[in-house]
Amino acid sequence: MGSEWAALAGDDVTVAARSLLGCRLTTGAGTADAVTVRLTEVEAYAGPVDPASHAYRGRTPRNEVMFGPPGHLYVYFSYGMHWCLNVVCGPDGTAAAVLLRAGEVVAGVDTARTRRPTVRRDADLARGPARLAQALGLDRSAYGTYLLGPGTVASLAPPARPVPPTAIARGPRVGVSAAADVAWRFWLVDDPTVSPYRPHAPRDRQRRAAPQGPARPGR
DNA sequence: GATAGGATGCTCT
DNA sequence: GAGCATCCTATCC
Repeated sequence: MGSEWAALAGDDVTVAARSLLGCRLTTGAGTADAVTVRLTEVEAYAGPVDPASHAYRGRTPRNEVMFGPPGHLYVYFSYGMHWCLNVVCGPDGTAAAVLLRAGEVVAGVDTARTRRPTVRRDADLARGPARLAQALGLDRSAYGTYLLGPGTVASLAPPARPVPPTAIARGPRVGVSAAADVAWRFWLVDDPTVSPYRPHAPRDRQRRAAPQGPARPGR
């Protein structure tokens, strides 16, 4: 790992999150379907000390890569239909990760558009964690990919120019039910590709468990 | 423009 | 079996 990635291996996952803003993530390098995204929005998750982290309850088959060395890709399946991307951070043995929430497609726009045919504006191609994964064409097969070196599946490159601290805003994380008051979401101010903030809204499960009335047909 | 609600299946308890 | 680190569409201003 080069010295430019030292922040990813440090103890402070919020420093790692900030250092990822402006980085360029490329998938399919060298192929006709290469797509490059400039990261504009991320969230930090601190592992065992963070109730909102997937690693809070310890090591499982799903989050195993989070406990390894930094710079690897943690991919998980969410809400029955979406893939989300994280960069593993912190020293080996520390289960910290940064969720990649949004980015700007800077190369391979045509490929990204074929993967996301319903979007209207280019700024929406990778606006939101599941959209970002879809625009990049990543799913479970990319789990554990090492990002900090050359690679065809996915690779990360530092910002073309350093991102000044004044260009970074922070606020509460999106959609998490635990530790929602922790301001560990970071984004580039005034960037049109940053996803809209939505506080966590618990779903009403009672409609699915209603004891009375005729049985619902399958959905 | 804002907002409400449905879709969908993996993961862990 | 409950709970999601979400997105899309319809509907109403």
